[in-house]
Order: sequence, then C-alpha cells, then structure tokens
Amino acid sequence: MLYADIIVDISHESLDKTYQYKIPEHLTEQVKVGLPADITFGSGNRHLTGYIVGLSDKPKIEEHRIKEIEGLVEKGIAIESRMITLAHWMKENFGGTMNDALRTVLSVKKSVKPVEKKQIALAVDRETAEKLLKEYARKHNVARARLIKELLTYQPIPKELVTGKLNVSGATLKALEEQNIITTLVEEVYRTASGKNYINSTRVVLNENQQKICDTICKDYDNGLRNTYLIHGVTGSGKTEVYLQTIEHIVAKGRQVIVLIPEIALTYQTVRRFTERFGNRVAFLHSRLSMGERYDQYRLAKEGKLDIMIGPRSALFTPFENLGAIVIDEEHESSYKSEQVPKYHARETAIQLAQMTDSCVILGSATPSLESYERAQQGEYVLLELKQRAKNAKLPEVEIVDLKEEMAAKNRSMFSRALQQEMAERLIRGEQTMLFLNRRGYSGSVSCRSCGKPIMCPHCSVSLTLHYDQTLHCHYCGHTVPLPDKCPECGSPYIAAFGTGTQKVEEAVKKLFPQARVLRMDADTTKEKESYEKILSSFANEGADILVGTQMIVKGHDFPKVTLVGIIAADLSLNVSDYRSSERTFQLLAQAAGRAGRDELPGKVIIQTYQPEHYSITTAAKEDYSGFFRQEMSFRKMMKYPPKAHILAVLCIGRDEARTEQFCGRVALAAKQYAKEHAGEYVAVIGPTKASVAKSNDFFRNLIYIKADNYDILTKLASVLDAFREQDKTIILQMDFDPMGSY
DNA sequence: AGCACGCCGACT
DNA sequence: GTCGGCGTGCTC
Repeated sequence: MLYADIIVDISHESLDKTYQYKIPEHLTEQVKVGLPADITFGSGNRHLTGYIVGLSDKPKIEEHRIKEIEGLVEKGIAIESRMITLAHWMKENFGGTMNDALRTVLSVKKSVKPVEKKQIALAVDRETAEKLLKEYARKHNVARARLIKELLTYQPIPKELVTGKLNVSGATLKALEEQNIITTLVEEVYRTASGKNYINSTRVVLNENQQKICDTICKDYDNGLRNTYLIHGVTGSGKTEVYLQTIEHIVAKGRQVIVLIPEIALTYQTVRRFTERFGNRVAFLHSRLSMGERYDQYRLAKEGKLDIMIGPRSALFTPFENLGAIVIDEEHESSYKSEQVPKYHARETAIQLAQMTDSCVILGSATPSLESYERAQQGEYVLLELKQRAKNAKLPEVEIVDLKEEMAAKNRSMFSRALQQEMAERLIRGEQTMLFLNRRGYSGSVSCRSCGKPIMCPHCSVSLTLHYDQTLHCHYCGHTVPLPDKCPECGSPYIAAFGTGTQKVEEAVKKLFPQARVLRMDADTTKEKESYEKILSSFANEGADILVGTQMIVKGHDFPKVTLVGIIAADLSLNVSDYRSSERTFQLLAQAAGRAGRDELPGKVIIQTYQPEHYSITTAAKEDYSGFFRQEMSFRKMMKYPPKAHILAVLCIGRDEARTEQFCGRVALAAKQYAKEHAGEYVAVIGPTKASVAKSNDFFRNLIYIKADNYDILTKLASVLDAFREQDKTIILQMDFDPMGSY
C-alpha cells in the first residue's frame, strides 16, 4: 500500500503539518509530489484540496485511521503545485524538513492575515438589539450578551477581535448569523500603494558590447533556447542597462521576470530606473515590508497585474503565471544563500525553477563566484563578457602599501604615510575619500593587558565587542554589559580595546584632520529605517569629505567626486578560517577599487596590507579576475573544496554539553560507516569537533564536515543522517550544503 | 477553518 | 433529568 503525505490547503497555522492518506490502486501510477489532490478532511468529511508533499509505503499512525484520496486535481492550481514541487526539490538538495521548505516557498501561508478583512456588525436595529441583549442576559447566554453589548457601543468589530479578545467562539457566531442577528462584512483590502504609473521612455543607447549580449540572449529566447547566462562585466560596465533591455524583450512576449538583488543593494537608483521603464508593472520586495504588504505584492503578481518583481532571494517565490526569466545581479553575493533552514542557494534554486517554468537565467557580476565561472568554463553556462566601462572612465591607479614597512618606519597610525598624504590632498582639492574596513562589526574586542585574555560573552564562545557608549555587546545573542574596570580573570585594571573598528577609524580621521567632515556607515549607524539611504545621499551631495564604512559602502552607488578609496587592512577578511576567505577578499577589494574614479576625475586606490604578495590582493589590484580564478581554483582543487568538490556541514546543537558531544559522535560514526560503504567514491569525514563558535545562546555546538566529489552522495548521506533527529529530540541537527561561512 | 464532544448552568 | 450554549481540541 502506498501512502501520501498531504498538506491541507487551509491557511491556518495549526494545520501547518502533513496528513497521511491512502492512495487507491488506480491512482498509484499518476501520483507525484506536488500534485493537488481532492481529499475529505475532518469529522464532517468536508471536501478540500490538499497538496502531495511526500510519498511513503509505511503508515505513520494506525492504519484504520487513514482515509483515502478521492482523486487528483488536474489543472488550475499550476502555480501552487509548482511551488510545492520546488519545495520538495529544495528539501532534497539543501536539507531540512518538508515543512521548512514549504514555509519558505509559500512564504505567505505562514502568517497570512487573511486576504479579506472580516468584520462583525449588527443585522438588526438598535432597539431589537437592546431587547435581545436583555433576553440573553436573563438567559445567561454570556457569550452572546458579551458580543451584542460590544456591538451596541461600537460596530463593526474586526472578527479577530471578536474571536480573540471577546472570546466568542465560532459556533456562537454561526448561530447568531443564522438567526439574522449579526452579519459578517467582508472587505477586500489592498495594502499596497503600488508605484506611479509613469513610464519614461528615454532609453540609453547600448554600446556595441552591451547590444551584443542583449541580442544573444534575446535571439536564444526567441528560438526557444533556455540557457543560463553569466554576464561577467567589470564594475561600471553597465550591466543594469543590459538587464533592462533584455527584460523588456521578454516582458513583451507576455512573460514575467524575477530580478534578484542582494538585500542592501535595493537603492533608490535601482527603484527609479526600473519604475521609469516599467511603471506600476514592477514591484519591489524588501525587508521593511510587513507580512501583509508582502502578501499583496505576491497577490498582484498572481493576478497578472505585475510583470517584474525585484527583491532579495525570497522574491524567487513570486507566484507568476508565466515566468520567462530570472535575473540574479551580483550573483556571487553570499546573501543568496539562506541562513535559515532550508539553507538553499538562490542561484541553484533559480536554475531549478527556470527548468520547471521554461525560463532562462541571467547571472551578472564583476567578480563571479568560482562556482559560476567554473561552470561557464565547462560550457554549462553561456559566458558573456563586458570588458569596458560604459562611460569609458579609466581604471583607477592602485597602490599596495606594506604595513610591515610602516611599522618598521615607526608609523603607529592606522593610516600609512601614503594614505595620509593622499587624503590631505583630497581635502585641499575638495574631492572625496572613502575609507573601507572589510570587517564586520563595530569595534574590536577588549582584552586584558596583563593576562592577555579577551572578555568573553558568558553565553556564547565569542569575545565581546566594545561600543561607543562604553558597553560590551555580544554579536551572537545581544548580551550587553558595561565595560568593567578590572579584568574579570585576573583583576588587573589594565584592560584595553583591541583591534580596529569603523568607530576607531572615524576617531583617528578626526584626530588627523580635525577640519574634515566625516560620515560613518556600519551596522550601528544604519539601524534606523532609511538611515542607510540618508547617509549615502548625504555623502553623494558632498555633505562630507570622508566616508568610513564596512562592506555596505562598496555596493552600487556612483559617487563622481570620490577619487580616493583607502582599504585600511585588506588582511582582515583574509585571516578568517574559511575556505572562501580569499575569494571574499578578492571580491571586496575589486569592488572597493571600482568605487574610485567612476566619472571624469581619475581615481586612486590604496590597499594597506601585511601580505602585499598575496594573490587575492595583487590580482584584485589589477582587476585581474582570470588570474585570481586560476590560482584560487588550483587551491580549491588541491584541498577538495567547492566547486571542485562539495562539503556538507552537520551541526549538532544542544543544551547539554556532554550529550550534544556524544550525539555528534554517533552521527559522525554513521557518516564514516557510510563513507566506508561507498569506498569507490571520495567521501571524507572530518570531525567531530567543537564548532569555532562552540557555544551560542547557551547552546553547545558540535560540528562534522563531510567532503565528497559528488553532490548527490552528500544529499543521500544527509537523508540517512536525518534519522538521527528522532533519536534525541533535545538536540537540533542542522545540515548545510556547501556552506558560505564557517561555524 | 469547521466540527463534535463534554461541561455546566437553567428550566420543565 | 434534560436541553442548549460555550469552550476546547482534533482533524490522517
């Protein structure tokens, strides 16, 4: 006997789980994951539509309690069905449960405030109502009396208030409605104040190179070819314009387009360029949208009122009827990998979705991920190159400064002599400088000068960081304490902030150039809504001479007056214990360098480093992507790192230290056993070890890494290890395929 | 979401 | 005792 796991199509949280149904003999051939099925549900055997999300041959509850599927639904729900199939694929390829995957894909389902707002009002006049109220009071019909009394003072009342705060049950409402004492008002509410309806037809004329790329994609498209394209375009080469014209072509064919961008790259400029071209046929998703607004955007898409959806990775799940293309800008960005289960990669998922919908995928980046570039080299993707800057601006001059020599020359400042001099010149000439610190966070850790121990978070195994207001913060759990005046370990009063943060850079700049106007941009100063945009536009309008910041300042945004970019310490992102650190460093440096001299004024970049000979730094300085690619690939190949091999990180998280460690040991043993059984293939189990953040929020974290040549081996192994979840429910087992960071 | 079950007070 | 309203819990 075959059974189907079915999600009931009711948007309610309590039903957010699967129910098992029997599959009748005559349907066993046709059932497939993702198909909608006709089922009876509940004691009233109501007919409902459910979605098949899994198949199995074992009943999970007593057999006699399982009902049979009535039939399969053939058509009409294509979108949901497709999303569920996609969820299933995500679960298989990136781990987690089917429910996790469904939650991600049908993102509106989880806390949908209903489409329509239901309100309760009186259906009789006040007099009758008052009479009824007295009668109910006499009969001690407490719930009815409560409701009528409330309605007499104020109506209509939203339904959720009635069932929630007034605690009137559905049964009572139904009875009253049948007696025509109350009515339910149903109101359609659109929350979206969607874009303006103007279309500006001014079109930038593409240069020869851009036009060629656009033509290639459009011609393929018209010929029914659906490829994945990788546009490798140096910074400032005008990729966006290529996207715009290609999108226009595809939209003209009656298909819709999803454009993915890294969250923080949704700038005013992007919004403006797209709305000018597509008016109110384009919508934007971003983290500031409420659940309801987000839902309405999806609904507009579903109803065919949109052609283009722009947003971060979650925009991928926009329910378009006739998807034609998916564009992923800044394809290499790590934010395309989800941090929550399922830890899916938007690029891979997009390619899968494109296959299901007969769409093409357009990836774009100045510094493509090794994964994509490698596939393009193998001919799996079509490689398209844009080698010239659109405005014909010259590439900036790049100088690498060896910080070891600065130390030798007794320069203790965080700015090298070269950088100091260049900054001074910019101030005199009235040009702008960007100082870039490629390190997350605000300021350094605090450690004791006597015993050398850093001050740690009591709940997590990371050091605390010092904030401007003299408090210590934990990045992992938010724990905050005032800066102690004595070392908690040895009692020495000599404790000091260590390392450099944007705040320290800002202070140092102010000290060196007291007359300079300095702006700082980091996680601290951009907490408030819109502050990100505010700081950038203030800088663009020359409201400051120097902008100090983290990665955020290097994305998008043209600043014509910026002629100097200083990278304070290029090594910071290099010294992270993560196989991607070289790649990330290269990307950050290349991007930062691309900020200088975007317009007429020639630009200069100064990279300060302790490792001036490192290939990430030397190749980034020359904007030599292929040089970097060659060297990094040989390293990845030697070490068996992606994209030359694949890694599965298995994280065991639990409250009890010893128990978590033992559990992780058992999982590792099972993995090793699996490796032995597949001796023909390369499978290596590394660990178990403590994670580098061995404790977070008082939960202990143990880790196993598994490397294999073949991705499918890892997904199969993952489904074997999945069984361990049942063994100990107090421990969370998390899997991450080809992880982006380190644990 | 909707249905049934069991509880509890009121009325014949 | 029995009837009807009300809240709670379950639905494969």
